[in-house]
Amino acid sequence: MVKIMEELTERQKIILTLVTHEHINSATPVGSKIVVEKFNIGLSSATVRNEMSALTDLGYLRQPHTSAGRIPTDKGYRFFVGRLVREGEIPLSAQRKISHQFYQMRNEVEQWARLAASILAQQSNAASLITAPHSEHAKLQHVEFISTYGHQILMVLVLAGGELRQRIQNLNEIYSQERLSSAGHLLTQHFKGLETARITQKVSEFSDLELELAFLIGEEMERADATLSGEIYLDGITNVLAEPEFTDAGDARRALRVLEERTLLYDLFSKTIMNNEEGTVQVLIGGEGTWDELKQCSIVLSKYGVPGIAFGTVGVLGPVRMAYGKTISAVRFMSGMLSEMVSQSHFDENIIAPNEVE
Amino acid sequence: MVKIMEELTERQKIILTLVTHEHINSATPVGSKIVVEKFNIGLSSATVRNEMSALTDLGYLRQPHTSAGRIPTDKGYRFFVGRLVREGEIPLSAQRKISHQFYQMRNEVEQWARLAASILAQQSNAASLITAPHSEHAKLQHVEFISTYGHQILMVLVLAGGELRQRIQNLNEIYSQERLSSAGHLLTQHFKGLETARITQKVSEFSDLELELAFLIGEEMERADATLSGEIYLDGITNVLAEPEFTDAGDARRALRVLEERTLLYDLFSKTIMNNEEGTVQVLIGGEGTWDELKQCSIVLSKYGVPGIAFGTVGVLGPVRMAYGKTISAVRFMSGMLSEMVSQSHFDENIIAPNEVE
DNA sequence: ATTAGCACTCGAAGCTTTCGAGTGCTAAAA
DNA sequence: TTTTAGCACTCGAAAGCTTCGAGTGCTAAT
Repeated sequence: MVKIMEELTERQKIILTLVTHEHINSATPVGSKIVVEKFNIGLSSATVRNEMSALTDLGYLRQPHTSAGRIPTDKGYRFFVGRLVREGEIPLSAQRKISHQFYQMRNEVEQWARLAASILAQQSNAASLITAPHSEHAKLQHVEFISTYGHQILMVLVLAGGELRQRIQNLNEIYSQERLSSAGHLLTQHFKGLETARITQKVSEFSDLELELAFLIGEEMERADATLSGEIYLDGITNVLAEPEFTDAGDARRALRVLEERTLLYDLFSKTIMNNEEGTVQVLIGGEGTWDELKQCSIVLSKYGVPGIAFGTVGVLGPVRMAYGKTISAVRFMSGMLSEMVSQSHFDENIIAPNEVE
Repeated sequence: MVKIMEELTERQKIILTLVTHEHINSATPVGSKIVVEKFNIGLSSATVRNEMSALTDLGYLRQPHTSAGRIPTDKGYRFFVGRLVREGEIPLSAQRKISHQFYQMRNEVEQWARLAASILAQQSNAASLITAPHSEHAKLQHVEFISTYGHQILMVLVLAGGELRQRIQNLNEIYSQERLSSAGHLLTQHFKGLETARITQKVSEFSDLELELAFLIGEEMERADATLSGEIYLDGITNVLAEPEFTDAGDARRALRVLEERTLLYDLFSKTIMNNEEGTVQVLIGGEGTWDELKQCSIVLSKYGVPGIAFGTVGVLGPVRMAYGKTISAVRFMSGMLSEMVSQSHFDENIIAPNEVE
């Protein structure tokens, strides 16, 4: 009953790859003649035509209209991406340059995501999306309470991973800074290294001001856990607009709306990349049937970070007709780069730049 | 020698206003007939025609081509905006709703800018740009040092205004958390309420670890002062793409590039709004001769904040043909809203929500 | 199985025509 | 002197037409 697995011949695979490759470069439908001419394949255009016809029947290619060349379908693109092996790596010299830039900023965690977004947008010639590193299960590292005015205090939580959370709160009594500091000290001692659940359990061990503050900590930790990732840094939006498929303002708008609609992006992140291992690069072509808004776009995504410490997301959004090889390389590299930064920022005690030891 | 001041007659002013108004709505050139028909002005089309011709000579209107209606020049728009008196205010009910949303988030300073951007984009149907409140001359409120791993510490500065700055640093010795905390305590006592200059002066009063840390504080304060404003929150970019003047992908791209180019925006902010009083709304039409990149766009800008505490910027970017009345109202409202939030966040000791007193 | 050859298709690009909104001018009316 | 009716004129937008050629599918020969 099962039909013989619809398998492509080697020749068909080659032709499909060539057509896809050519279309990605030219942005126009690819005809049989062009395939024969550009790549000195030992076949006539007629033969190629037949194969292309077969590929069309199999759903890998399609014709925009009768008398035009072929362009890959989403299925065709997926095949192409599947066969893609290491291509278009960023040259080593550029890698070193980028690496250097990051090390320049190793003290400014907040800036990493922005820098990464900027570089990635440039490397991929598309829009980049990056989330700053964020703990899966936040662990408290330090807590501090600062009196601002009257009843009002500022609570600063430092989470493992260097993430900072702040909150302004009014208490029902006025406390001195000394009192607040000692409470912060005590609570830090008790809660250090603990996750949300353990902290909320222990809240009741305290009384007075400490009780109130402990409760606040618990609340804020819960929020930290609930936040998928604080902020999505975008860059290179205009790169996407330059692509010929978005000359129509309507299409362009639909594509960019995706980038503005945070909920969609979060959904995307959680449904695709968050279950994966860090370092794996995932390619989502044309919304993959799930996301209608992304019909015209492809997304290359990867998760970065260090298990148990913090994770973030690196991604690129571009037209379906995207330079997958280059983009995948760029995303993979950036993912690695950021993972390294996160890792070094928390484990490596030995990176003391000479000029800081004065 | 001085020519009689080129003054518009009252009738010309009316016609110019009507033409501008109509063009803003229709997005097409406006003919004499339309003016007569739509607004029951007691004149014939021929008379209007003559006046429009005069307005064209005076540089307030122009014709895209010979046999077309008129559209306002930048000069015409400026006149229009100048005469605009309170129009298209946000309805009170909506104002209250928005106000409520902000008070819901009064504890999450970081979120204000994002919320404001989102609301403003929606209200103005254009792109909104907002910077978070930022001190002009940062005053230190509190400093804390947290040991992370080995030589590495995390410094957290709390500035007057609630702004947080963090920095990771390696010291050349390992210090206990106790030692770091006491140093933080001491330095907070000495530096509290001081501005950058005073702090850097006093650095040399310390020795040992304290000297090193004081130096770090000074450095970071300098950075805080140098930062014009941390982050520009954008929203509603796609609104701009929907405007007919940006159907051409090239134009759209040029306009959006402006939004991506932070340096340009900072330049804009510092050159226009930063010298103004808070609350004043400024309108920049077609780049006003200074910014070529903005030829196609207008920007409505305002500064918000509390003198001596912190300032930020509220703005809207749209096509030159923009609903100025509505936009100006929206920007003014949002500016006031944010000023209020900043103010309350720092002075008002009496806003204790009942459910927080438990 | 491959290929040369050929009739056929159909969109893109260029050209022409039509249509009408809007103008400027002139001469009459107010 | 100001306003208005009237009219010839202009010129872009839209619609229709033609041309061009890339690319196809099919068939018959290799």
